[in-house]
Amino acid sequence: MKLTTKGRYAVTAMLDLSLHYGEGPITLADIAQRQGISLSYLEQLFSRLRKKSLVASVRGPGGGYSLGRGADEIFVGEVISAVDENIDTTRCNGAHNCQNNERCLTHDLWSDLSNQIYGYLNKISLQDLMDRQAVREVADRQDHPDKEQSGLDVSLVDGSGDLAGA
Amino acid sequence: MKLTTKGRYAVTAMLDLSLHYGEGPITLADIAQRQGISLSYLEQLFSRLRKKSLVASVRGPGGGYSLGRGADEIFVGEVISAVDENIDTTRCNGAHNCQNNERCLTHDLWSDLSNQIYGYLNKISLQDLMDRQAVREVADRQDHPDKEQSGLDVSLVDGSGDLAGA
DNA sequence: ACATTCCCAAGCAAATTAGTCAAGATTATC
DNA sequence: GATAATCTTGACTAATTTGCTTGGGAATGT
Repeated sequence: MKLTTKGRYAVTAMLDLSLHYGEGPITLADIAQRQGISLSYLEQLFSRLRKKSLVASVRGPGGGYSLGRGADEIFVGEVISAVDENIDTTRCNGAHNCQNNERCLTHDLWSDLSNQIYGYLNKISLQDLMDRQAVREVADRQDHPDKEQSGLDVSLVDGSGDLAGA
Repeated sequence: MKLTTKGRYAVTAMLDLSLHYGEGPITLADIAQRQGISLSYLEQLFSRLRKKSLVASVRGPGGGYSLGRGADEIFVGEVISAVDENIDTTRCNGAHNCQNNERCLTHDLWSDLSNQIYGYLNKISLQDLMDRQAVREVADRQDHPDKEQSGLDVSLVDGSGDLAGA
């Protein structure tokens, strides 16, 4: 499993898409400008997102991308999985022959750990992210670049999303 | 945050060290052979582990490495942090100027997410890993390469370590 | 027709990973 | 004290990944 800027870009773009839901298809050019991501890089990421049906596309003028499902049905883990193609880069690669044709010491540990973390990430939907105050503030600034913003700095993580559980 | 083979190697090596606790200092050459990791690569990893006091070293013949603390006081998250130096590779880098000198849309999301996952990994100690059945089986095979092993394939993750909590 | 948009593939610089190689420093043992 | 085992350090390298550019298409609303 990987958790790098690549996945971050993808989630950021998907969140941008969610925030502008209802405005018709959103062009990648818009997202690129708002989020400061290279247009061509976005195209590559969205190519993968589309293959996983996380986004739907409309070609031609007035076209663009929209969410493939409701924002409450798309989860952060899915988005990351979609763009990070090799989920598991063990030498084992699913088989149990990592070391001398036998299972290595931490084989199952890592695959299970990966699954656990994805399980966590798959509980956070784009809707959850949108509901957070700080996200809305930033989104508002991005939509209205002229206005001055308040200096509020609210954490995005509250108790309900705690990884450790209740 | 990153979760790659680099951290996996480090945890595997630390686990090997734990499993052979009580046999005096363990040489990197032993670990390299048992776990199938390049000796020189291990040296680099252990250089970092030593700087974080996760291992202690003894030079000279009969020397080697031992755990810096008890196996129940060393946590997987620490080991990964020690070898993956740049914990947070946001463009922001802790500051809130990721985009146009302002905070980007998912700034806090990712740093918080990172913290949550580390929080989880920091609950799993090397002792916890050693207590698992499958680990002991593999360790036994590694120590006695001649014997035939049972074909048991027990998952390493049980309910008590569930990421989602109770 | 034409501009706008998605789509796709090749290539590329920088960074990272995984590893090698070579030289030292320390110390137990003979 | 010589020697061998072992840690310690630094430079170097190949393969891979990341983030990005370039250059072309294909579809489609106006």
